[in-house]
Amino acid sequence: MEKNHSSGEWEKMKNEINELMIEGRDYAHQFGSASSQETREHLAKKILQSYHKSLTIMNYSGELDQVSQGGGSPKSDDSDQEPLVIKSSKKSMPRWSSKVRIAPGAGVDRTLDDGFSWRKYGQKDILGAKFPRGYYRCTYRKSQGCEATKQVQRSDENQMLLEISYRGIHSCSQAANVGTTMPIQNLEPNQTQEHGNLDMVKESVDNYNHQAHLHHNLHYPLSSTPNLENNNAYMLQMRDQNIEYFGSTSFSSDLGTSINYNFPASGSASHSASNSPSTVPLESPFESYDPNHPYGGFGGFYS
DNA sequence: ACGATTTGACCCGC
DNA sequence: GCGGGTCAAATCGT
Repeated sequence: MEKNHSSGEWEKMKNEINELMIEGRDYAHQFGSASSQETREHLAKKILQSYHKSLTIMNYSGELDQVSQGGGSPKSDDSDQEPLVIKSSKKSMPRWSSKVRIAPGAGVDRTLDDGFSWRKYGQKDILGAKFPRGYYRCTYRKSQGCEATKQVQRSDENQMLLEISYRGIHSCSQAANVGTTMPIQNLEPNQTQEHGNLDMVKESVDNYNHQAHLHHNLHYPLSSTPNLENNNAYMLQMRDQNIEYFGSTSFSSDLGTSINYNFPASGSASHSASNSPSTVPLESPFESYDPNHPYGGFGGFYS
């Protein structure tokens, strides 16, 4: 039995992530007792930064699996190699989840979307769960081969709580837009829509190291990094007015490791990045709470 | 007419 | 065999 890629490398990542998360937690603590607006802002940045970095690493590791192992399916085929299909096995995809709460007062008809357009492709009753789980994938899966997917499930007890788990990395052009539209409009020339994630991941990691020291007073530290962070759903959610970021995000890799974090976050970001750049407030997968429409979102398929 | 959603069937890993 | 995830035909909405 061997793991996907050098476990030493993974160990390193794991440690790094761990540190980052602890760091984030500390900031979150401070955030709670921070009095001045400035301090809070600063701390918020820090917190996001920690998460961002962690995710970047997670994503990076996910890609690593795919590339170096040409599929990353740990077992079942040891001598069987699919021709150059980087058909990322789901297992090796980066994955994280977060809880989102629908603000009671806010109109439920507002859109909560994480900036991407999703298409629902399935719904399933989950054992022990009161509500069904919705399965979504990126609208551009077919056209652009974007593999990102997510699952949305309403919490048993608290109907105002949604648990969303994301998988895979957005490689669609939308990824470039989301990441930049929302935080701040300072695109860099390198943000072409053509970049594949494999490159982006690495670049991102590198960039991050530079930019971590460079962000000035951008609204969000993440703004400067390309594509990748679009997967940072947690922050995308924070920006929404109707949904409060609930303060719990967990990342997990395939290697049986998972890290959970809870913190008292009060997302207060404002801007407006929705899937449709201009008009139609496309319903979000999360909030259709009609008896008829458990979730909005997308549904779709693939040959 | 076309794209999105619904929903039962199918597939696959445990 | 069971449960979770995906497919794809039918249906719905625009």
